[in-house]
Amino acid sequence: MNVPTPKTAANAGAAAPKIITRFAPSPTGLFHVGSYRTALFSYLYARQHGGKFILRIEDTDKLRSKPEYEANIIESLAWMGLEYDEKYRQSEQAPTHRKYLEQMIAEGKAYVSREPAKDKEGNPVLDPASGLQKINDLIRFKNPGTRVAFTDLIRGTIEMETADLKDFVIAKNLDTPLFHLAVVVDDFTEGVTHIIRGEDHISNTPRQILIQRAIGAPEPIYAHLPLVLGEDRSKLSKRKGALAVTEYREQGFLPEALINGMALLGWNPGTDQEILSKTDLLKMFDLSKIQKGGAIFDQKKLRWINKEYLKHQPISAVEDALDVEVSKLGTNALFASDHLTTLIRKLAPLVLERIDTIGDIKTLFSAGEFVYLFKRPVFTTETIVQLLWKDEPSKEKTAERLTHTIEVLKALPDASFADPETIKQALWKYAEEQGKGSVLWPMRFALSGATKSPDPFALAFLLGKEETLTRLNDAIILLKA
RNA sequence: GGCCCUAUCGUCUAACGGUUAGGACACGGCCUUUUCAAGGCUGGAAUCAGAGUUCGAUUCUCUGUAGGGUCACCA
Repeated sequence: MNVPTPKTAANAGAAAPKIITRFAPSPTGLFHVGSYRTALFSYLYARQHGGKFILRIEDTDKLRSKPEYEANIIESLAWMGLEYDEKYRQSEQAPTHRKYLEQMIAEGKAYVSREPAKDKEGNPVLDPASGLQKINDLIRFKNPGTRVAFTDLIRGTIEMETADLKDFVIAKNLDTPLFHLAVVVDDFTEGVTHIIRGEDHISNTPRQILIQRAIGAPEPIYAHLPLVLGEDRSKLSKRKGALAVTEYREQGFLPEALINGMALLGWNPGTDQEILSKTDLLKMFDLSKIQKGGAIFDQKKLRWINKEYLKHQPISAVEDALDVEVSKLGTNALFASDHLTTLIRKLAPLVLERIDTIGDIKTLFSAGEFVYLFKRPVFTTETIVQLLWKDEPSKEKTAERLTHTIEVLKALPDASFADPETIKQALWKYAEEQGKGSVLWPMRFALSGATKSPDPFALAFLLGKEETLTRLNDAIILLKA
């Protein structure tokens, strides 16, 4: 068995934990945000009560379970900081499952049933060897057909008639248990006290309770979470745009933001506070205040949350991403490497202003934003026209103003270029006299070659004195040509 | 279709049976501004419908409607 040392000290030295929750995903696909929220709530509940949080990989479906998906679950959980105290793999519990199966058969609570094999669509399966219809021995649960009621922490009492469930199949054979049997036996043997899972399991609960009673297991406390929905209000799935947790990581989302965003789906602290750290959640989370209806996951709000966290991140995160993008620009980059480092450091705060996630930096660069800082803009006959301010279409006048701009900047000591505000002050009076747009627009366009960019003073500050003067000069030459 | 769950702005949600039904995201407008962002101010926007209980229903009850879940030799 695979039982790592408990990673928290929550119950060190204390009596046996009273509350045990579990997260039980099947490794049949990438771990997406819907499952992730279930894990988060189970985790929070266990930690809040000094209990234990168990990860159980439900890999009894040998055909669909893949090791890479299991790895993805573990990787995602680790990235999100949801540390578990114990880990089980359901397939490794087969002897225990067999034991209870045998016991139930011996007690007449289950029986072996010889039936024609069926595939997923319910069509008969042929035996490849004989060509005849294949026959399987299945193990069916002897359904007492009683009415089952259970209490749900979120929904109150739920009652269901179990007779129409018939004698459902609980195992393909003694060594191949199916979902319901495996879940009940594992929750029992692992001592799970609180089952926190998705609403889609509500209708599974009565048959699992039936099995509990048959093997003499106590009934755990249930909490069925509302579903996380796709845009079409149906259960979130991969094909409906559900992203894997690892994909959010690749897009540059922060784990804190994802935790925060997920927690707010179906739950709120009862105050207007929306930015909530894991510590806040541990303090404020309350299972009984969870919403009953499903919730659509709003990507835009997640981006906003991420931005809030990004503001408080060390700026080096932005600088590192800029490094990567700039190095992709290749050999055309204008500056020597030490100047490049300075430029990136100056640029980072400006970039931070216009991104929600670190991944947006890549998007910005792909769209050509900021690229002009590292490569001189190339003017064409069309773009040259844009050097001219809309209220001042005269090339001569514009060239004249640029010339004056150069003179002012040239007169400025190098140190003044360390601050955009100083550059602004130097030019402001002249700009106001001439009409701001007719001075500032050509200057900005000459420096960036773009219709959209930070203001000209910021550009001059970023580029430095020498490069700024070069570009302004180039523009004048162009205008005169 | 049977069974089950759910129902407040476009979205996430708040509101001991008494509120001008509040907030956030998104959206619009204005301000600031040479452009684009950012920022500030501001606007529009909801109790699914119908009965009942009550002096009074978003809130309690019932019915209807709508949406969702589930009905495997998947989990």
